[in-house]
Order: sequence, then C-alpha cells, then structure tokens
Amino acid sequence: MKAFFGTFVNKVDAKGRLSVPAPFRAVIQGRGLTSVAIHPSLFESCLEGAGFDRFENLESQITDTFVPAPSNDAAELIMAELRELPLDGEGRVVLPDEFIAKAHLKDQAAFVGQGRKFQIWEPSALEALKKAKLQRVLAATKGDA
Amino acid sequence: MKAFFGTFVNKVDAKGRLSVPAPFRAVIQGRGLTSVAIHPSLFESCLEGAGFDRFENLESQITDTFVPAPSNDAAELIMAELRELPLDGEGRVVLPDEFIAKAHLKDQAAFVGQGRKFQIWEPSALEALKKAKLQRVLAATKGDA
DNA sequence: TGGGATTTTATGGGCGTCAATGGGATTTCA
DNA sequence: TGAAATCCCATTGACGCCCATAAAATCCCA
Repeated sequence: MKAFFGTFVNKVDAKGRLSVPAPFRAVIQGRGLTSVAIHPSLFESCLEGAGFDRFENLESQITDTFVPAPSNDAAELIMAELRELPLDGEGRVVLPDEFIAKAHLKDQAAFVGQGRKFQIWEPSALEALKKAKLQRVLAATKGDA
Repeated sequence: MKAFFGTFVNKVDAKGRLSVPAPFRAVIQGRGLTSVAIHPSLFESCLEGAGFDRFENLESQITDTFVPAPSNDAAELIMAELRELPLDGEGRVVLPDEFIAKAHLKDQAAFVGQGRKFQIWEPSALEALKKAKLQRVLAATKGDA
C-alpha cells in the first residue's frame, strides 16, 4: 500500500482553494478515489486527512447502542467534524472556513505525510512542532547512550 | 544483499542535479528500483538514503491512532521529510532545495557508503567528521594499550 | 604487454510536459 | 435573484526527458 510521505507547502487562495500535492493525489487516485476525507485534529492545531477508506472502519468502532458510551467519544467527535472534500479538475480542494480557522491557516498550508494519513499545518506552526519533536527524540537518544 | 560502500564526490549542478555514483546505482537497480529514498539525518548535517524498500516498514512503526504518541516521534519526523527521488536517464537525482540547505551543500556532494544506507555530505564537513572519528578511535586504542 | 578502440560515467544544456496558481464564467441552491 | 459553489481556461515556472560532450575506465588484439 502506497503511503503519504514528504512535506509540501502550497498556497491557500482567496476562495479557500488548496492544491493537494501531486504525490498525495497519486496515493488517493491509486485507490480509485476522487476525494479526500479531512477533519480537524482533536489534539493539535492542524487538520488530518486521508482517503475516505481510512474512516470507514471508524463507523464500526462506534458501538451502536441507545445508551451513551464514553468509549465512543473520540470516534464520535471525529465523525462529527469529518468532511469529504472532492478534488476539482486541477487537484484542489476547497477548505471550509472552520477548517481554516482551526488550523490557523493564512495564505499557505503544509501537507505533511504520515504514512496512512497526512496532516495540514500552518507552516510556522509546523516548524515549531518539528523542533519540539526533534528535541524529544534527541533527549530519548541521549538517555540510551 | 549488495551493500553501499566507498566514498564518491560528485557535482551539484545549477539545477540541483547530482549523479548517484555508478556502484550505488548498481545496488539500487539490482533490487529492481528506479529511484532512491532520501531524508535529512535527524542527528547530523547530512542526508541519508537507500532504496525505498528500507523505509517501507516505517509506516507500520507509526501507531495509527487519533491520539498523538511520543513514541512515534522519530518515525514521524523521518516520514515527514522523506522523499522518493527518481533517477533520470543518466543516473542523477534532483535534490530539493531544503535538502541542499540542510546538508549545507554547495557545488559538491560526497556519497558515503554505510552498508544498508548511504550518507550525502558537504565534502569539507565530511573531512571534519572523519578527523573527529579517527581521534576517537585513537583515543580508545591508547586507552587499551 | 602495449596501445588503440570501445564503453561507461559524469556533466552540461535544451525543450516539452505537467503541476500549481489565478481569474473568469457558469451553475446551483436558498 | 443574489451569494456561494463548481467548472473551465490561461499563465508560468518547475520538473522530467532527451541529446551532446568529455573524461575515465575497460576491452581487445596484435
């Protein structure tokens, strides 16, 4: 299964349109899909996306009951905010305003491949996150030595 | 399995193109691949590369969850910066600008074989590293004698 | 074994194609 | 009928693909 990897920064235009990087489109279209499924991250100021197939099992994770079940919380929150965004003829998606707000996007957006999924970040926020992650990795490595 | 070994210095041209040394190409093509997978090192000012097959299990190292996990940090950082660079008809790759910047490359790049993978260094930085390594070896040897 | 011929490598440059982007026209829905 | 969403086309800049050259390594045969 081809994966999402690499980082690509594209522009968000006045209409809220954003080109999905060609390598990511190749993954999506390689599965016969013509849209991407995107939702705001529950924990970070970014969006998360993949082919819609990634979220199909989410439905099955929700216990179908008439009594509220706390174990369903995360899946239910994601389902509630999940959107299927069609790719236009040029490979772009239109980001809903709420998504732009949640990820604090301005005129640029960075697609970050993470294997089965990808994230969309405001570029400067992504830089800060990467610095923090690298610090954690370096600290953990030093601990081993 | 054939390994990467030896050091080869080639030019980075105005287009950011860089010839992959023929012996390294032989390793790659011996596995039926037509591209190299490269990412900046997390620990040093250099790039690391291999056939893409070396990175295929990286995806499975990332726990697929909607909750961030620090244990995924290293794999996520590499996945985010990993690029698959196709070899052109003459056995060259085009280095992205970020890669050139991260490794401080100017007009030359040194391929250094490391067995399963190889590194790409700015030649003078490589010299400094080799000196330092040799010093450590000598110091350790003196301690033994 | 020497030396010329051939092949392989590394490198430079030109050109066509495609990706990314912007703007306008058309449709859709309230 | 107005606002928003969708579609279509134009531009431009990057990238892939092709060929040309030169140097180095290899081969081959007398």
